[in-house]
Amino acid sequence: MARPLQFDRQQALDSAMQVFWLHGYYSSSLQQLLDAMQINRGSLYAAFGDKAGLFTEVLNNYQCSMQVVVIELLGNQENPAKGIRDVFEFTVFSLPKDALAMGCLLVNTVNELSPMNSELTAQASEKLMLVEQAFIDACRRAQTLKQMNKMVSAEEAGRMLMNSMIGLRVQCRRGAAKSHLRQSVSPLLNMLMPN
Amino acid sequence: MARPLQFDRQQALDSAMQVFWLHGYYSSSLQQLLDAMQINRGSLYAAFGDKAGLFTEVLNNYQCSMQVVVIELLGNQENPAKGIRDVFEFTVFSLPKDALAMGCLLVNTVNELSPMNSELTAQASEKLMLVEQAFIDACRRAQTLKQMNKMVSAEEAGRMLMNSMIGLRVQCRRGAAKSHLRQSVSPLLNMLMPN
DNA sequence: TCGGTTCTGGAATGGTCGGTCAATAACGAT
DNA sequence: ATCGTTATTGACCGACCATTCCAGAACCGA
Repeated sequence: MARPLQFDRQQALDSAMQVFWLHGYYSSSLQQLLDAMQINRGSLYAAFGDKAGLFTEVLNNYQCSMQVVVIELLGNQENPAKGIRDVFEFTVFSLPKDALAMGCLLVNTVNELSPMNSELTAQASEKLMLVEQAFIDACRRAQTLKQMNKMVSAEEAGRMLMNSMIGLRVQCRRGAAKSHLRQSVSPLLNMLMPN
Repeated sequence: MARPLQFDRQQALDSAMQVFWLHGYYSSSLQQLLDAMQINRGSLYAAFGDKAGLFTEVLNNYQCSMQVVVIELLGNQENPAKGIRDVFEFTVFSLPKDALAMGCLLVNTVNELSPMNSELTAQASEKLMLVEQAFIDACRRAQTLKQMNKMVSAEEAGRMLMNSMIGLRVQCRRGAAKSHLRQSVSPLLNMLMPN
């Protein structure tokens, strides 16, 4: 029995995510966020506490809307090798140029905030480690199904892939050519999973 | 015939580099920089123009003091395979923890500034590409000397290694365990250069 | 229709930002 | 010793920062 929220919370979070994703945490000003979210100062503080609180919710929102897809692809049970390849297609090669150039919000976050904001860094880092674990699990299943050779352990293979993914996302943000990105990772996939 | 500079320019640049390296470009305030450099506001502007000008000089200074070592290691003529391995040892595994956690100034810079400051990004990106080229050249020499197999082209191998290096530096900054870092890259080196 | 509660809009806060400026101090050349 | 040049110093600038606060509007249940 009170006045209901006048804006769509999900939509506002999506808008805020775009701003943070593009500019980073500290370089996103409240004014930019408010403009993008199309809400007023007071509403933001009432709904999200403060800038850090908003960012926390944005990180969770990112996890739901972006990262979950990656983890699901990696969860491919019948064909884990395809799942692994799909992840690289999905997060890098199939993206339009402007989306590519934003990189990965989590990677951007840990890189920007690590020495300054351990709280937010920890949140982003945690989510990244879920992906790493999903990579490792996928590699294990791929080896069981003989889709991946056993030159290296599943753990090593998974970490290598995760590390390459992080590198790719940074290079995306730098604006590297797609052909170069492909060269950076395709051979690795082919060595691990000949086909 | 005038009053000479009262501070050591090189020393001031080194101090500024530490600040930028740790906090990034935008999050390094003039005040922090001045405190670290132990000079006064006016002196900074007289000597370096403005914040961006200082940063440009810091990037060049980084290139001279850090990056040159990497490129030299990669230039190892008699034993390019060793050169490649040495680079990873030098930039990652042999570093003390606190130095590790700063990552790479160039990687940090392109990741922070790409969408906002094309001028400074271009400078950092250019320097990164020198390293990439050095990796590719080293791979080519390694293949010629049969130190590296030819499952993949020298260009692909070089880009893969560069990409892994970037990933490593981000993971360093995130505070990943050294054992995990090793797992992320050693197998790749061993696959390319069995021994 | 009214009361209670919550949301909204915008002004105002104190602090910090990058950058400027004029006065002063320190030097080298003559 | 003096003069011209340049470095240093610290106060100062307007703009913007994240945050707070409050008056008024909007809604709900009764």
